[in-house]
Amino acid sequence: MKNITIKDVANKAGVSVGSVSKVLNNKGYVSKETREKVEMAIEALNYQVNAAARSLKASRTKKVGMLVSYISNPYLMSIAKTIEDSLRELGCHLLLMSHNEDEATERELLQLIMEQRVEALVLIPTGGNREMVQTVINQKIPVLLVDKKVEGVSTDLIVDDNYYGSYESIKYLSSLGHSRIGVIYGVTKNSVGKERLDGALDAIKDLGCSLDESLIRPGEFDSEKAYKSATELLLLPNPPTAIYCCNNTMTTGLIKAINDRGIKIPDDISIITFGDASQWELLQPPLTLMTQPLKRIGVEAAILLKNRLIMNEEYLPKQLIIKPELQIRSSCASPKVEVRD
Amino acid sequence: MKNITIKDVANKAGVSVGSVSKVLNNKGYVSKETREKVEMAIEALNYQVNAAARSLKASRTKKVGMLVSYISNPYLMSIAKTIEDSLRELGCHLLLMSHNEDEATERELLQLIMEQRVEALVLIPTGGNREMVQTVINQKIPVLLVDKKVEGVSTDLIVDDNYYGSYESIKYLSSLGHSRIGVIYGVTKNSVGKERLDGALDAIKDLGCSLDESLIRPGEFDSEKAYKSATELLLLPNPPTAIYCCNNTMTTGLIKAINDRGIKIPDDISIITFGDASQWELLQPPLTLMTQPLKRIGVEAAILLKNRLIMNEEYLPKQLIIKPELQIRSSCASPKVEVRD
DNA sequence: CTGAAAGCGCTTACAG
DNA sequence: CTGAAAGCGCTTACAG
Repeated sequence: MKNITIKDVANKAGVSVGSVSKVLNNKGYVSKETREKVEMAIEALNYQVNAAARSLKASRTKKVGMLVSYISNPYLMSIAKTIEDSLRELGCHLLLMSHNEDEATERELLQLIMEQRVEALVLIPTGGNREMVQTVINQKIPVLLVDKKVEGVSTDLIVDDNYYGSYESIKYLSSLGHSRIGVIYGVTKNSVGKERLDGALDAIKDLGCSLDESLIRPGEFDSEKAYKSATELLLLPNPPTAIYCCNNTMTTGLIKAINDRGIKIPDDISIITFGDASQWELLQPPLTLMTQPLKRIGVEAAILLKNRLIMNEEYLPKQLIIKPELQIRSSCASPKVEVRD
Repeated sequence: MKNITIKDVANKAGVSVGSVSKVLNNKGYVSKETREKVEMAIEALNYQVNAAARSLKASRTKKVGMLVSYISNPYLMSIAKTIEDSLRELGCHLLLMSHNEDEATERELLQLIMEQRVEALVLIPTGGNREMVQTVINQKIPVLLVDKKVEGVSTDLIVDDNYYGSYESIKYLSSLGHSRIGVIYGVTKNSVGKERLDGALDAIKDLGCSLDESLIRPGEFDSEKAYKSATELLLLPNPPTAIYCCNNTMTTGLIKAINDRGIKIPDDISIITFGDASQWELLQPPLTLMTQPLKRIGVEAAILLKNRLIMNEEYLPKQLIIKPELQIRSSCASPKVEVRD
């Protein structure tokens, strides 16, 4: 049982393959009569064009690659969704894959993406594989970096202003009167993790908060590691009156740690987190946080892509650094007791 | 600036394209010397094979399609991730798209998927488009339905036992002494929504709970609709002592409604939900629920796909109906007051 | 308006 | 072990 080809359709309809191609693509002159014969033949044979053959000839694949860290990350998928919808309007579709923050996997998939001749690539990079990313760009494939930079690569970019978001988070806590502020930070060899930590540290210094190093603990962007660090913070002889947590995954661990010890937010401790997640609104009290404007990032990404795809414009990288906004809910209050440094 | 082709590599290396193809595919005899020359030329020219041309000739695309309802649904993406990882081992990759529960979009994308000549399709269907789904199967593309059936189509299938899960949820509430049980149900023209409602209704009848129809309210698998229905339930002159909510999205609305009215779980009302979500564990109290065994569904799906892909076995549809399990946490208690029916 | 023909970039027998 | 040639299923000028 071989595949039905355009030739079979042509035979059945009693016309040339050229004519079939024309009705398939709605292009060039075809008589109404021919068109009808062809359409009937297509129907009768249940013919489907072969996308590979088509794009080989037309050298347009109508595919856009998107390579993310984790396919199960709702933050990224919300961006992916906006992009997918926008691409659909352009008649393109998404080739979506994930590298799970593994550089070898990322390299392999970048290779695959080039082989697939995607017309553009949206990349949430591991941060490594600089040369490979540059190779993609050299192939004249527009690359849009989202969420994270790749050091030394100049291309379209949309990222949060991580430093700013962290700085403002600490500033807010400080404005409520906190000076012993705990920080649970992420992976610092990652630009996102580093910028968020730096922002927090600088704010702590600038605003005259406690410089006690035992207040600054690693969570590695991992829920369980954060649980451990959070527990350590809570057990400190002189514990912090507020904790700033650098991302959602870690905040899950933090909340568990607080719940497990029966500590009350915000009476016993104030909490602020970097990143939106629907569940933070459901907690009692709902969490105060530094938002990532997902909708905006998705929309901006879609616009950028569309421009690259349609306009085929000369390559002047656009860099968008989006400031997160403080969303005040009820997980922060002024500290009850004055605490010595 | 045209693309580099196998011909360019052959010229540069001073060999035939046939030989280049052999080293590319590690297949057939090539002398070490030739191989080296070719590899150097590939390197020098930065050559990437053209996947379209390759699959046109080899008539193997190494692509598996996955069409889901929502790309941003963590439940589905967790399944997608397991499948993607497993596919990678087979040298295949995922073409992931979403139809947003819109039948026209689903039809369009099924068309696209056939054109792409995927080697298999994982489909979370809208439930409609029966003929189109059948067409895909007729093209000898193995189709695996996940989460939901398509009436009248016989193919591989992995679904939750929705009826059972609902029935057991009510049974659990009844065993705690509840007899006025509220139900917030989903879209009933959808098999999942219908089965869950039926299971709950039958259990209510079988176990002698209140048949008061005002206790059974629609949420349409939507958070805000569920919020409205939940509020109505809570405001009833004789409100339910427990509520069973048929999916996570609606549970979000339910929890908000309960929080907004300052009602305490489980003291004032018991809550049970169908479906896992990491956030339910973080609530105070953590929610009791009927689990969907995501890992298991993902793994089973991956196994099924692998068999279809590798074995190319004769088409005997496998149907897996997976029983969810009750996960007891702290959101259910016995009713405080005896309530008249 | 229609058909014959070239060619997209590969792979695969087949001769040598 | 190597190369020349056919052909995968399309699209696109080009003649007619």
